[in-house]
Amino acid sequence: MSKKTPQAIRGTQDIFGAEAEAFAFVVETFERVRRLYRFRRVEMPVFEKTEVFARSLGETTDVVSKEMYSFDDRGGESLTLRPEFTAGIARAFLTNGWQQYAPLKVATHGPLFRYERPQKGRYRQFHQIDAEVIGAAEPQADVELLAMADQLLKELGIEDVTLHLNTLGDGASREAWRAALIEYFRAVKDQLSEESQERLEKNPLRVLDSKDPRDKPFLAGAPKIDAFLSEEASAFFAAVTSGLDAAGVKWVRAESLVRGLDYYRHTAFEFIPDGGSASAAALGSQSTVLGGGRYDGLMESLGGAPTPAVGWAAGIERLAMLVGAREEERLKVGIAVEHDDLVTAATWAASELRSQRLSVEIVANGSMKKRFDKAAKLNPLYLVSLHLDGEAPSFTIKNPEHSDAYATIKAVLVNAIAR
RNA sequence: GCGAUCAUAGCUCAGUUGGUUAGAGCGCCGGUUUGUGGUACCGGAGGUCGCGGGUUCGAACCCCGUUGAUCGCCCCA
Repeated sequence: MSKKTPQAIRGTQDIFGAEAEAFAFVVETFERVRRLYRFRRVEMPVFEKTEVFARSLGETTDVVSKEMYSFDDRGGESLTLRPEFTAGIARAFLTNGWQQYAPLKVATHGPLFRYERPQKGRYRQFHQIDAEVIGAAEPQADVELLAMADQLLKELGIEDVTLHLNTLGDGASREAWRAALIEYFRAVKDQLSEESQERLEKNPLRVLDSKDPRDKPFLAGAPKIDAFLSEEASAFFAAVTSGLDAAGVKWVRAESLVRGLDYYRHTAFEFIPDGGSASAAALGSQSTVLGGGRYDGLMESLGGAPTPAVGWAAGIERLAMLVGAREEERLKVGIAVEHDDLVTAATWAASELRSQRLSVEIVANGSMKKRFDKAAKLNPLYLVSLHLDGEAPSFTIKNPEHSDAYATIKAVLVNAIAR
C-alpha cells in the first residue's frame, strides 16, 4: 500500500490567504455593482447535457472539439462540465419559461472547466463572474452592460484597462464579410503562416488577430467589416458608441477584434490592459480580463425562438491578480491564556465577544510563557492576557488606545474570571 | 497539441569541476533571558534532494523517462 499523498488535479488551484481575500473581494464587488444595475442573481448547474454546449458554441470551436470535460453518466447520457456560462443560461431561459421576465438581466459566478494547458492566469478549473441581458434587442442593453463592466473594474481599483470594441454586424453582414475575407486571404494563402492557413478554413475571422510576422503584411489591406455592414447594423453600432460616450465609458475601436465562439453578432468587446501598464505585466500573455458580446443567434441553435441577447464574462483569477494581494481583516481581540486553569474562562469570554461581533483568537497551547508572544504576533487590536495573580484569576488589556471596544471587552473579562 | 525553463526541510533558497554524517534564514517545539512581555540567546524536531530507471567505485549534481509548476505559441476569461 502506498503512503503517497494524492496530488491535486493539474490546472486546479487551492486558493488561500491574501489571494483568497482578493478573490472574495472581486466577487463581493461584483455582487454590489450588479445590484446597482438590477441584475438578478441566478445559480446554475455545473454540468449540462453535452449538446447544450456543442450546439450553442459550435462543433468546430476549440472549446467544444478539444477542451471539454465530457463523460457518460451511469445512464449512458453524455454530460459536460460547463466550459462557460452563457449556453447554460440560455438553456435555462428556454426550459424554465423565463421568457415571461424578458428583458431579463441575470448575473452569476462560479467554476468553469476547460481542458487546456495551464499557465499564468489560465487554469483547467477557473472561475468567472458573468452578466447577461436576454430578450433585449436595443443597443441600450449593450451600453448598460458595458457601463456595468466599466464601473466594476473601476470599483476594483483597476484603472489601466481599456474597452476594445468592435461590431460583427448582423448575420448577413457577418457572412458577407467572412466570404470577402476568405477570398482575400486565399489569394495569398501560401504566404501565410501554417496556423493562419488552417484558420482560413475553420475561422477566417481569427486570421485578423494573428501575431505571426508572416501574416502581418496582409492584415492591413484585408476587407473591413464596416464595408459590409447593413444600414441597420451601422445604426446599431453607432447607437452603442454614442451611448457609451454618454455613460462616460472610454473605448477604442478594434477592427480586428472577433469572438471565438460562433454565436456572436453585432457588438463584440474585450477589456484589455493598456500596453506597458502594470496590469499588462501582471497578466502576462493572458491579456483579456473581461470579454463578451451580443449573441442574437444562440437561442435558435438551442431550438428556441429567435431571442436577442448580450452578455459578458470575466475571469475572477485574472481580476484578482490585478487587484493584488489583499490582507485579511485585522484581528480585534487576541487572548493569551497564560494558565491552563483559565481556558474555560477564555472560552466563555470569546463566545461572548464574538456574539458582539468582535473577532477573537484564543492562544492556549504550548509553553505558557510564550503564549503572550504568540498572541502578540497575531497583531490584535486588543491584546488580552489572562493569568493568575497569586491564586486569583486576573487579566490585562494592551493597546487600550483603541477605546471603542475597550469597555465592552473589560466588562466581559470581569464576568469571565468571576464565574 | 507544440517549444523552453525549473523541481533540495512547512516556506524562501544555498549546495563550487559528481567525493565523508545535505546547509542557512524564516516558521514550528522546548528552555533561558529581558523582572510585564511582539526582544535576544541556547537547544530540538523536521529532508530516501518530485517520482522511476540508467551511467559510475561513488549521483542533489551527468543521461533517459515520467509527473507537476512556470513562461511563450495556440486558444481564451
